[in-house]
Amino acid sequence: MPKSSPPPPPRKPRADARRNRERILEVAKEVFTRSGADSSLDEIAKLAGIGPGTLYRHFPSRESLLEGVYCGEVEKLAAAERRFSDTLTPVEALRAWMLLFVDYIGAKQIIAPALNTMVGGSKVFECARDQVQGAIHRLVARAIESGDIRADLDPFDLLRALIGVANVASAPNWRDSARRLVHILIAGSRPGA
Amino acid sequence: MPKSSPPPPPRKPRADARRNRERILEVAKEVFTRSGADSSLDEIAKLAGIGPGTLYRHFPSRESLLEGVYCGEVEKLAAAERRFSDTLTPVEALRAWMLLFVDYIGAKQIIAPALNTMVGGSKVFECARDQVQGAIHRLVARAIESGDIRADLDPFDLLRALIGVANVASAPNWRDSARRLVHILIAGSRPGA
Amino acid sequence: MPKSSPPPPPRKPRADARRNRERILEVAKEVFTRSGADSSLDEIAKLAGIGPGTLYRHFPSRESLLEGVYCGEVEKLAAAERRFSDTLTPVEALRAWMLLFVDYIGAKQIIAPALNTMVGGSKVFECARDQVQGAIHRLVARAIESGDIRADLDPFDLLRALIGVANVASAPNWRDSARRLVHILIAGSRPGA
Amino acid sequence: MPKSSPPPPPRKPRADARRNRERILEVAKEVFTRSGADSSLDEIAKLAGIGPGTLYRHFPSRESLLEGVYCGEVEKLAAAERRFSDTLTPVEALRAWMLLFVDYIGAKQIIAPALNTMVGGSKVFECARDQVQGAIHRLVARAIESGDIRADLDPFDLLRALIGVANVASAPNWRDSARRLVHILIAGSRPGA
DNA sequence: CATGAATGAGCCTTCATTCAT
DNA sequence: GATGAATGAAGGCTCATTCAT
Repeated sequence: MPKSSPPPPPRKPRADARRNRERILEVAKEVFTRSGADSSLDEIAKLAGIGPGTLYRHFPSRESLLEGVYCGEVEKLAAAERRFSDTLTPVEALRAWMLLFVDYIGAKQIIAPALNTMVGGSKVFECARDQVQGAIHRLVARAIESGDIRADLDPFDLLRALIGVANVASAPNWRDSARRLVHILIAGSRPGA
Repeated sequence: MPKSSPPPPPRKPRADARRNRERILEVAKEVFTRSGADSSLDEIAKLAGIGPGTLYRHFPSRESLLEGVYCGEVEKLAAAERRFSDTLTPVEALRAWMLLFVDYIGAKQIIAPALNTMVGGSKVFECARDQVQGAIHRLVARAIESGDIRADLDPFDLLRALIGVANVASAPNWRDSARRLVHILIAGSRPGA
Repeated sequence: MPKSSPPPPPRKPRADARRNRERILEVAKEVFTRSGADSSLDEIAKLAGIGPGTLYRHFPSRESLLEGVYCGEVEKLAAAERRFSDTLTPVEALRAWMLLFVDYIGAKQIIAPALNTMVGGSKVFECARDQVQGAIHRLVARAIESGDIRADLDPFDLLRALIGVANVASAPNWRDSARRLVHILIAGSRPGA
Repeated sequence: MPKSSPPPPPRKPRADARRNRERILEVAKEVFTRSGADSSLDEIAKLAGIGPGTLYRHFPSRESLLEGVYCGEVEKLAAAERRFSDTLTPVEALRAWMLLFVDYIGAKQIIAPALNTMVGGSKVFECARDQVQGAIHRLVARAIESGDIRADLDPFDLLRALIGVANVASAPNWRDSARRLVHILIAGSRPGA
């Protein structure tokens, strides 16, 4: 088949760049999960099949890479918030989301620095922080409106407690402990309590 | 009993060794608090005015130094447990101890690895872990006996939540949040909740 | 086939890398000879005008550097074997090669670990070992065929003796001693002896 | 109980010192054999149950310790020389001593630096060097007188070859190789050869 | 004399970062 | 844009040596 029109300038490098970015994030999540937030960036680059310079171009700092990795991860938590809010009573939506948070964070072994900044004012992890903070904020607000939760409850208090569990997710029976904690927290947040 | 004999000449090298050890712990706590558990051991040695070999002689590994630093710190928590148990009702003793924990940990900025092992089975920080675990265990047991706390409450659940707060003690208003969390946790742990 | 296209521009960094490698080997041979196989790698890097990381990139272990240094050296011995085999009677070829070995090793001050592995089964210095072992093996085989050397002579026996001399090449009159030894070894290896 | 007579100055330290010296030599030989001539002196001191300062007093340098260790070892070689000279023909005494040397050195794994200085002019290992050099010197002299060995044979040549074998005593079949080498060397040293 | 705590130079190695190609 | 060689500061750690007791 003859091509009559001049070929468009190849967009390939752009595609390569995007593909590289994805691959970096993929590998970085794996390595961070396995070896902690202090993992060697060179190792990540090597596993991603790129040179250190390329990694550097995409993520000029370790923190920007951490942010890149975990920002996408928490999107699912944000989505779940909307879903639960649509289908459950306010307090049960809150409970379901907290249980999901525990499961999700624990399973993904999201690392401590990323977690801690979720309740901090740090500029890094801005995206992850905003999503998580927004979700619990809305869930709590709704539960307060419905009268199931004390009006003076600060959503961050719950978040901090959740993060505490996540930080020790490696302990043997952390998951059951975490689930019990969610119920305790909600029970302790009811108006009468 | 009066001592007639002249006091033995003070053994200086032994004194030096002890002084060095104290100085190391002092400096190490400060540096760990400022720069985290990955701080340079050489820097600690330099600040303590000793060579790296001397640091190494006293604490052959980073973990042994961490343990040395924080083991003594938690002794005061253990002591407080006994005091509170003697003077307060069970549930108030528990509450008081949890509040103290929050204050103490937050003020001292005890670092995450030391905290996390408090609920883990790790061999390091054995001393700190045992003291803290023992304290909350006894406090909860008493409160359960008195009927103020649900019989199926696992003390570790509370500990995990407390640690979560401690891990983010750098956030601006963490202290108030932490105190509120203590009340929530206790309220959620009452039999009726 | 003529190439009409212009030659590709020379890739400079590759040239730098090669130059560095050569310079490292050069310096390393000198330092190893002067200060033994335990010389400081940092010193070698410094003398080569590179950082320690660069040395590490080229030779990730001390042994790989030793191998790099001495592998090239013994190539000349292998070449001499071929030359002597073509121009001399078998036994004189063997004698000539042994004398050259003595001269060469002694002059180059090839260090003990490199020498010793020539008769060992070690994986390091594989290249040097194979070349030297192959050479003496072939020379002895030819001399046996010609009837000038006892059929049951193990070439390694000669090699070990040669190495013994090389190991003490720093002694004042080692060279004459070594040459006499070669004649003794050959005389002792004749069929009648 | 009052002491009327002045207590005699305790001679104990002198005995302790001698005992320490023996213990050091014992341990040092073991460690040098196991871990080479670069073994940690501190380790030797620790295994000997003494402080590093005490080791330092007895042997102010690594070389003096090596000398102390191996000087005693070669005494048995010197004794064997006298025995063989009394009971064997000159050439067989020489052969027997060379075979013993090979066995002894190999079994004891006397380390390279100690060996090499046996034929060097070094001041260290003076004692070991003198004993070994004296022994082979006398054995060769007798064999020359008896007409079994060429008059122009330099005993050091034989020694160098023997040392070569010893230096590779770790190779799998070094012992047989070494024994064959002894026979070759003697055969090559006969007048007719 | 023995002790062993202290010293501190120096070793090997890692790694974020730069930059020539 | 991608590459990966080079860099060099810094880290942990070892160890011969000194010296107060």
